[in-house]
Amino acid sequence: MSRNVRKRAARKAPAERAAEIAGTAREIALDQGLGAVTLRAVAAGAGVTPALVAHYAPNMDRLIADTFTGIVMAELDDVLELVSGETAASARLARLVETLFDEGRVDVTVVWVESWALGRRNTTLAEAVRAAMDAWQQAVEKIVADGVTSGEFTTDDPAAVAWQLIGMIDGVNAQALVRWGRSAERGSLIVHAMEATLGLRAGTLR
Amino acid sequence: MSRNVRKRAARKAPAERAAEIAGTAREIALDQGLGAVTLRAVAAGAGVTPALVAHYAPNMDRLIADTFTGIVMAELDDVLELVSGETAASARLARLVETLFDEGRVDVTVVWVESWALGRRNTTLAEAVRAAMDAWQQAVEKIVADGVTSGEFTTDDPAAVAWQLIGMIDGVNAQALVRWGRSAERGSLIVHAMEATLGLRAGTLR
DNA sequence: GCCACTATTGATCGCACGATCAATAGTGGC
DNA sequence: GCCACTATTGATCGTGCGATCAATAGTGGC
Repeated sequence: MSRNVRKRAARKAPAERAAEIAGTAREIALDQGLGAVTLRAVAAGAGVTPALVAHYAPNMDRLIADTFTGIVMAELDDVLELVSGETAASARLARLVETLFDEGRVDVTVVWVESWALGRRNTTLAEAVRAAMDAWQQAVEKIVADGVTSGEFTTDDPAAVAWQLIGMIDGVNAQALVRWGRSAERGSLIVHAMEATLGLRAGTLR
Repeated sequence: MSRNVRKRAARKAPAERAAEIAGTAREIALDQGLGAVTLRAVAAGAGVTPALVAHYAPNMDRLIADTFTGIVMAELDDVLELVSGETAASARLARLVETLFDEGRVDVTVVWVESWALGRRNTTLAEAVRAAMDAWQQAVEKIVADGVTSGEFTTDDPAAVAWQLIGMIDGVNAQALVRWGRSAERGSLIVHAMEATLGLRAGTLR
């Protein structure tokens, strides 16, 4: 119980310390939200002085934006990895949706929602948010376009459909943040809506 | 140009002053977001000292929550009023969706999004958000249920469908906050998804 | 016309934030 | 083993926040 107050942080290589700080910022963002990523909070989490955090991050807006990007893009990678197991576009999309509606994803949803709000005053973050949204949209658009090519899906505007799918998923997830419960219908209903959007027979997407 | 510094606020009846403060808070929320509704900002906007705002509001969490509720419930009333002109459930739903996708609604969308984020640290607001969401859901559920009764819609869970519709609309609107443009497809695509959810032929909802 | 009542204020507290900078203390290379 | 280099710190500034409270100044009722 004697280690409440840390004496002095061990000297580390800059790269290592930087990674450590980024990691701490990430943890805080995931379990307390992006808004909790503060100079002092990150410092405390990393067992270091606020000054040191400031030394490694050009400014907090940047650190927050980078933390956001790190979390959200890592998730995109994960999902794409998971999805890559399937060959058919409809199967890939089904896996993607299934994953995005998984329970344990609340933390990332919070990050998204907060990014939309914070982005209105943190332009650095706003830019990162736009970039991340574009990346997600492109990934989904690719699946949709592949499905169109293979004859699985029917639409004349894969880009717009991708935006729509993402919006629907985010919206329903965000809603679940505040008013949770009803996760059962949540999944099946939205899948049905998506099938319609893609010109599919009911049940095709799982 | 001489009125930069206000000498002293005219003495007013408590009810009038309270209304004035609430109105100022509302204006600030609508054009700078809920997060900008601050003791000092409201005071400045109302031409009054922070202490006076504090005198009328029990605390800021309450004022913010009340401001949120005021904005969001007023919008619900407006929309219901507008929709009441139609008799058929499908026509009412069509009007509702059309209205919610209108351009000038960005400000209210910002309030919603910010409420989801702020609600995680302001429990008073969180409660207000849940209440408002329930109110909206019930309103939509009523339309859906009416449609089912009249044979216009087909679903065995109007409540879940209502949640879904609201989620989709909010999601797509929130997305438009950051990544705007493509408002054209936005409307028609989501309407198509909704038609599918309600077992309607394409085009029924406008 | 006066005065009790009360709307309004000024001053001030404590807190958390981002940021800066000179001083300090480890350590790798010689 | 020493020392130059630099990772780390402590102290501190300025800002904005919510909140409190005694003092002040309008005004409605008599």
